[in-house]
Amino acid sequence: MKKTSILNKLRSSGLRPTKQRLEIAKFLFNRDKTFHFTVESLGKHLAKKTTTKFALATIYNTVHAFKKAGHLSEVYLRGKNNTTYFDTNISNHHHFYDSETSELIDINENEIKFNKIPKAPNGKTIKNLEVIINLKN
Amino acid sequence: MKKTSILNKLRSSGLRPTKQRLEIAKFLFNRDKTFHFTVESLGKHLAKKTTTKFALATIYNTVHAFKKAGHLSEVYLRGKNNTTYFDTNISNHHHFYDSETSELIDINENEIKFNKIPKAPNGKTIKNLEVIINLKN
DNA sequence: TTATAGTTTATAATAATTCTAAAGTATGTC
DNA sequence: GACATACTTTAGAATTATTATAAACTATAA
Repeated sequence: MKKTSILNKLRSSGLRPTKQRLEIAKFLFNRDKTFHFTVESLGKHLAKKTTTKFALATIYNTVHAFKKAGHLSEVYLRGKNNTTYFDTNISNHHHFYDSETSELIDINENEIKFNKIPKAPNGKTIKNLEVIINLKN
Repeated sequence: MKKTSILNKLRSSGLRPTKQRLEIAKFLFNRDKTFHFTVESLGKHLAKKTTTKFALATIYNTVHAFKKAGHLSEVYLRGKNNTTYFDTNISNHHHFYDSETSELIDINENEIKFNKIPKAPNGKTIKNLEVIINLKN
């Protein structure tokens, strides 16, 4: 993804392209494979890869802004550590979770097919459906 | 579930039947339907229903002991609030999650059937598979 | 270039959870 | 039943993830 592309991505979501957001966006979106991270791990990576300074609050703000803008998805999963995972893959998909390594692996939506799904309770609708396959060795 | 049954349940898991554990066990397991709770909500319920005093740490300890002994399962889900849910239903099953009300609803294992499941990555095995169906209004 | 609204930052505040050390209690043994 | 011992509970401190705050900074549009 090119710089202009990232700029547009930010602008189109109403996010001003600040130095920090550009660095974070470059880091998150300039990659081929999807990327799973926690705010903490993202902070560490950024500290290593860039010379820009990032307050932790900025990373939280930016990640949440990206999530709100639909550029990141949150993985509803609670691992060993008590942190929230984010995912640069925003298409509908599922996950393997390896609790040994705290590692998430994407599963394409079409890798899982359902034969039977219950209908939502009274007055509710299904927003989405998330499968987590826990792994062991 | 009778008192002796709960006593046995504790003993068989190597847990000494203390006053606190008995109260907690009675509260959790003397019911027909499965029960979903957080440590906080459990603490509040206990405070209302009993005259016994419970330190928060005791509730954490006891709930984790029950989980370890296989009498409770943990629902790996992160709601609005940042808390962990536990479930008195320890059979394999799935959940609806209503983020409006932070409410969990059990789905029997046989309510969901799969046509296709990916195979686990190199050297890993599938431990279990958890479906969360998020609801909206 | 300037005013404004949006951002970053350091720090404080909150909230869930775990740790700790002391006081209390269940249990097997005599 | 009384004792010693190992396991528990407790209150409060400590830790950790996250959010709030208020002041300094910056992108942007006129």
